[in-house]
Parts: sequence; structure tokens; C-alpha cells
Amino acid sequence: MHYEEGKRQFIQTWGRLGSEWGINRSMAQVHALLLISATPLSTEQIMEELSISRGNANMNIRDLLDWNLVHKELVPGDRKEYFRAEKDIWEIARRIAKERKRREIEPVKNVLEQLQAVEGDKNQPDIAAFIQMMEQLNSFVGKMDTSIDVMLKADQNWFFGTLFKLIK
Amino acid sequence: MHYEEGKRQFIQTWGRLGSEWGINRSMAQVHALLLISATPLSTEQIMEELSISRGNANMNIRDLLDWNLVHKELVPGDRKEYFRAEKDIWEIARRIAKERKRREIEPVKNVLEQLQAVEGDKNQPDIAAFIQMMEQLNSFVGKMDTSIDVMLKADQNWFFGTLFKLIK
DNA sequence: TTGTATTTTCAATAATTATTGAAAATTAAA
DNA sequence: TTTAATTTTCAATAATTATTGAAAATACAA
Repeated sequence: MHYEEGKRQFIQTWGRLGSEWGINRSMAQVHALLLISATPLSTEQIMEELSISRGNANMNIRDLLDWNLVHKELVPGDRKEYFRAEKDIWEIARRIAKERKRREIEPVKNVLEQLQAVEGDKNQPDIAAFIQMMEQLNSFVGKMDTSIDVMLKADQNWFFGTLFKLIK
Repeated sequence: MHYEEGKRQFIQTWGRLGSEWGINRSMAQVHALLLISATPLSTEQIMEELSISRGNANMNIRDLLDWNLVHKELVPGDRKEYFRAEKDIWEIARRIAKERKRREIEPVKNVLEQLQAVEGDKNQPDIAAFIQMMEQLNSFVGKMDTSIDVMLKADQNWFFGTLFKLIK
């Protein structure tokens, strides 16, 4: 396979993976494009490469900046903004984990804590089952949360290395 | 908060979490309902509780069966099918991980392996950057894949216990 | 078998989510 | 300042995804 075809396929694969995991396809494609670019790209270049509109490009670049996956880069003598992606995969994984934890897991955790304490007759099987499930979920989500904290503080090789010792 | 309100909130929270992670909201809500039910439920009961159509209920129950998160239960003397969810959270997490690995990660892994070997002049910075990124991604996705394998074979307490030792 | 309950399918429709494109706002050079 | 380049916003529209509901298929009891 030639590079051009590989590039096309990578962008579309990354986009599909993103949408399977609840991430806007264009955002994932902009990310893919920046991931494999040797140089920072302008909004124009991104629009051009992906055949998307200025509004779409702009909005998704902003989102990638919010996720800390991309940063602005100044090119001396050029008024345009350029964008470059973080290239270290472990760092990317940590930033995604950090944001999903903050945006999606913590809010659920807060709700579950409330729900553990519902009022009602615990002799009713449905109420007992509900409370038991909330307790189990609280415990599990708490452990997931701590696991992410472990990951956020860890070095890649150490993290995987220690994990893999489990299997032996 | 009373049980009825808690139940409503749990179903909607689980549904929202699902859709943030690329899972159909109704499917997540059917799952939530079954997770907290002390007894297996029929399609009719699910339709009623969630105010959804028969087609929708049926399709999402099938999907949950495909994900191995729910199984059929026979009620003697009743022709209807009843459904009960797996209640052990660690087991649920493993089954979800197993399916997402099979459906989403393995295909990406296969594509990335191809892409690592694109043809082109490696003195061109973009081509060099592309290949380098594919190598990094392959290595990372391989480790993620192995991590899931570790999880699939592990016991919950052992898994988290060992992980948490990392932080101390 | 035949009739009835139950499940499945799927075309039509609705709801949601993403995208466009042009106007408004902002920025910075002249 | 004024002007022009650039970025942002957002209402309109398009694309995608989910849902309905009724007909078809299936399963089962009589």
C-alpha cells in the first residue's frame, strides 16, 4: 500500500473508531490528520485535506484544544494559527482518560452515591435489589476512578509492565 | 430520595452514560432496568416501564443477548420469554471489554498492522512521521489488547489490588 | 393439522447529531 | 484610527441514527 492510500485509510479508521466510542467523527479525523503530520497545520489545510467546512474545522479544533490533545503553534511572520497534536500515545491516552473521567465518570459517581441511599421498604425485593446494585456500582466505579488515577501518575512501561506480571 | 425516583434517575443516568460511550440509549436503559430488577422481565414489562415500542424493545434485548449481558429465562407455564441481566459488575465489565475488543479493537489492530508497512520515500518528513506514528500505535494497541486479556482472566480483587499497589 | 400467542423484521418516520456557510466578531498590520 | 485577514458563531440544513408499528414469520398448544 502506498503512503497516500495509507493516510486516507488511517484517517477513516481513526474516525470510525472515534464514533464507535462516542467521539464526533470529524473531530477524530482532524486528530488523525494532525497525528501523522510532520508539521503543524492551519485551519485551511485541515479543511482542504478532509474536505470539511471552515465552521466544522474550527469547532473540532477547539474541541481538540479543550481535550488537550492539540495545541496552537505560532509560525513567525504568519498571522494564521497553526495546530500540532501531542504525539506521545501514552500521553494522549492519559489526557483522554483524564477528560472522560472528569466529564463522564465523576458525574455518574455523584449520582450513584445519591442513589445508594434511596428510601423505601428494604423487604421489597426490587428495593433491596436496587440498593444492592447501587452499592456494587459505587464500589466498582470508585475502583475504576482510582485506576485512572494510577494511570495518570504512572509511566507507560511501568504501568503495562506491572499489569503484565499479573498474567504470568 | 424515594426508590421510584431513584429508579427513574438510575435508568436515565445509565442511558446517558451509554450514549456518551457510543451505546444506544435504549439499549443502555433496558440494561439498567434489568440490572435493578429482582425478577426477570418480559418484553411487555420492559416496553411498559420504559415507554418504548415492541420493535425497539425486541431489538435492544437481542443486542444485549449478543453482548452476553442478558440471558433468557423460562417461566414455567408461561409462553413468553423473560430476560434477566448478569448482576456481577466485574463479570459485566469483562463481557463488555471482551466484546469491544473483538468488535472494535481487533479490526483497528489489523488495519494498523497493514499501515505500518506503507511504501514511500522515508526521507519525506510526512512519510517518516506516518510510519513512526503507526509503529507507536501498533505497540500501544498491542499492549491495550494484552491488558484486556489480563483483565479477562483475572479476579476482580486481585486485578484492582495489584493495580493499586502501583500508586503507593 | 389449525388457530393463537409471541417474536421478529423492516419500511416509514421521528429524533438527534453533525455540518455548512455566511455574517459577526476579533485581531493585528498599516 | 482604518483596513484586511482571520476566527468564531449559529441558524439553517443535511446526514445519521433511533424508533415506531404493523405485517410477516415463528412457535406452540389444542
